Amino acid sequence: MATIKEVAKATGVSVATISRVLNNNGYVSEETKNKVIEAIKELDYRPNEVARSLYHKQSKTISLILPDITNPFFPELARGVEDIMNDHGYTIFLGNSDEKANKEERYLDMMEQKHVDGAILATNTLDSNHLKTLKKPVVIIDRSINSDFPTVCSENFHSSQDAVRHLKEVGCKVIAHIEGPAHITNSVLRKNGYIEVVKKESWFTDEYIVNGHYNDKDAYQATLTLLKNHPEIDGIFAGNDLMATGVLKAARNLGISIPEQLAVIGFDGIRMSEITSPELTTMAQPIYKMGETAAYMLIDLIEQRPLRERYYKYPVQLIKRQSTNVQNQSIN
Amino acid sequence: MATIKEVAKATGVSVATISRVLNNNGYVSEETKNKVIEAIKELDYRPNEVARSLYHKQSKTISLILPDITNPFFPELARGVEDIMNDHGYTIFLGNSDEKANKEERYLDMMEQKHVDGAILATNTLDSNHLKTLKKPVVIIDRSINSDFPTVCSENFHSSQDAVRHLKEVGCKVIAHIEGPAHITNSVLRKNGYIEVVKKESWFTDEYIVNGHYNDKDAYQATLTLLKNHPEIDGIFAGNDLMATGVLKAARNLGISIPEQLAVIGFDGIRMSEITSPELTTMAQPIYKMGETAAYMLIDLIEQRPLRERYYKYPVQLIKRQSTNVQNQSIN
DNA sequence: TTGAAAGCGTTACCAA
DNA sequence: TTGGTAACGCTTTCAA
Repeated sequence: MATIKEVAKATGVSVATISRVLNNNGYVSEETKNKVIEAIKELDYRPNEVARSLYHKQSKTISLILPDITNPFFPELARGVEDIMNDHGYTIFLGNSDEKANKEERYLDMMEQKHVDGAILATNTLDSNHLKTLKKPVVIIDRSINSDFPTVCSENFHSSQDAVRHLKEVGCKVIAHIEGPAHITNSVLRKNGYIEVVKKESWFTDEYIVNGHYNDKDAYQATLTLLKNHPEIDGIFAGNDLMATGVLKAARNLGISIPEQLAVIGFDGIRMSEITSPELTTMAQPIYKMGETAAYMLIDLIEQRPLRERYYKYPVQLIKRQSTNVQNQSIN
Repeated sequence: MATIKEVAKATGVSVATISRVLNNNGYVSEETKNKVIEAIKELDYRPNEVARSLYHKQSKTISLILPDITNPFFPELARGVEDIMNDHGYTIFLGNSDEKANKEERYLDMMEQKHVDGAILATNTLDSNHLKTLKKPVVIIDRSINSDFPTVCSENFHSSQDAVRHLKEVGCKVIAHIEGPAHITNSVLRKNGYIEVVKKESWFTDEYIVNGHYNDKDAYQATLTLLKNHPEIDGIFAGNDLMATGVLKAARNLGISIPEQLAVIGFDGIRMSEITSPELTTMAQPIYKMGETAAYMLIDLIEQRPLRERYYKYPVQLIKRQSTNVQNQSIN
């Protein structure tokens, strides 16, 4: 790859001049400008971004740290981030943290060393003090650690109440909850939303809450046990769609028909919720849009523009599908 | 962030010495070494990777260019790549090409400018000449453009024959195929595998091949029309699992029971195939492993070690599940 | 065993 | 309107 020096030599001008036409600043005559452009084409010269980064101490690069790209929630989010970042000339480093603090720290270290301009984190195992030592802007997505950081999330607590109420509306009498990990804030909020609605019911006991760790396999096992012990359950609110698919599978294996004997609602609105059978009713977050918003915020932060909002909490939409489409549903 | 100069000043030695202890080469006395290490800790110094890259002309960074991370095949692949790369100290740039040549080219340009050490591409819209002008190593994954490039893929042609034969074994008499895009090599190979097995059948006409463009929605529509026009079809081989879910949905909406009236087999072995209802029989590629292998190859290439193999073609495994589990199945 | 200095490819300041 | 040059933070060669 040609360097600026070679272009200078080819044109017979100094590197300073080349730099000027490259960056379109400073005076340079039409004539030499044309010569330079010519030479650049001729040599297929493109500036070395590494050298530029060294000088400017910024790299047009951001980090996106997710728990696990393999979890179907995250690709949609990542795509939202990537599309916007790409439009604005940024490239993105991808890292999977597996919710492990040491992996997150490694990525954060890396990002400092590689002079990444900022980061979008979907994580909350890191303590916010460590994060504050970073001098680069950070946007938290999907989870909220701390109101000190710009954040994009959605309404978990109230939406979960809506989910449970929907189950009631379609006639469910005894509603269970498959909860996610206790260390993830949105998981706790969803559980609390559930509890808020059912806590005064005479039937309620916390045996109706079991842990599915936000994945389908654990949710499947947990549901199997739950339904065997509690045949009276006729509605389940799963903390995310992935776990809801586990619920669907468990019910099927137990010969329980959905939605007739058991109505099921998930949370997230991942695409997969459309392809299950029966199709899954879910509380849909605007996943792609959340990615986009986080990207826009981070760009504003990096480019030192004031933020319109520091905290986005998106509404969540109930999407009614077959898994709660009970025949004798109360009018609604 | 502290620089090497500040460490030098704090220790009272020259930057050259600091560099020596950092890289563990050249002579340096135990005593000064300890002092330096002390100071590094004190100042929380970590070398600036950008400066290092500028000198070494390599960056411990690779690009991973995929059609679309949102397609459930790719996250598993990406995860395989990322895990290995991460273990070896590389960070990865992620890019979605949407199968568009101009997007791919942009990423490739970017990678040259940012001095990326190499790339893993899941793409074939790029002509190989452009790729050859890159002086950085490239590994092709999932698709094979050209035998000039190191490649990781799986056995598409013969496995597709196996898929169709499986359908025959479970008693299907008239088998259709939902094909993928004509410009994707593995899609064509899968179709050809199907044709190879059925071309001599008296019933065969190419009306039994319809295009689902490797996505569920198009496959859904295509299957709807197909089954309406051809009620005699009792087996479908879908070119990938995503399209197979579309087939499942179409059959369900037409009141066709699976597998009794229609047996369905997919291709890929993505996780989603386990959660459909009925569960999907599929030809499973070792997706994660393919990602790992591509990563290992690229690292060898970058670090100038000879490649054990330049071309990996992994076997594909038939996973029998409910969607082809016909009762009166011939013994097998 | 250590230090000085050139060089990696840019940019931007100051002079001309 | 242009050029020379220091600087960005590091590595490595050469000399001491």
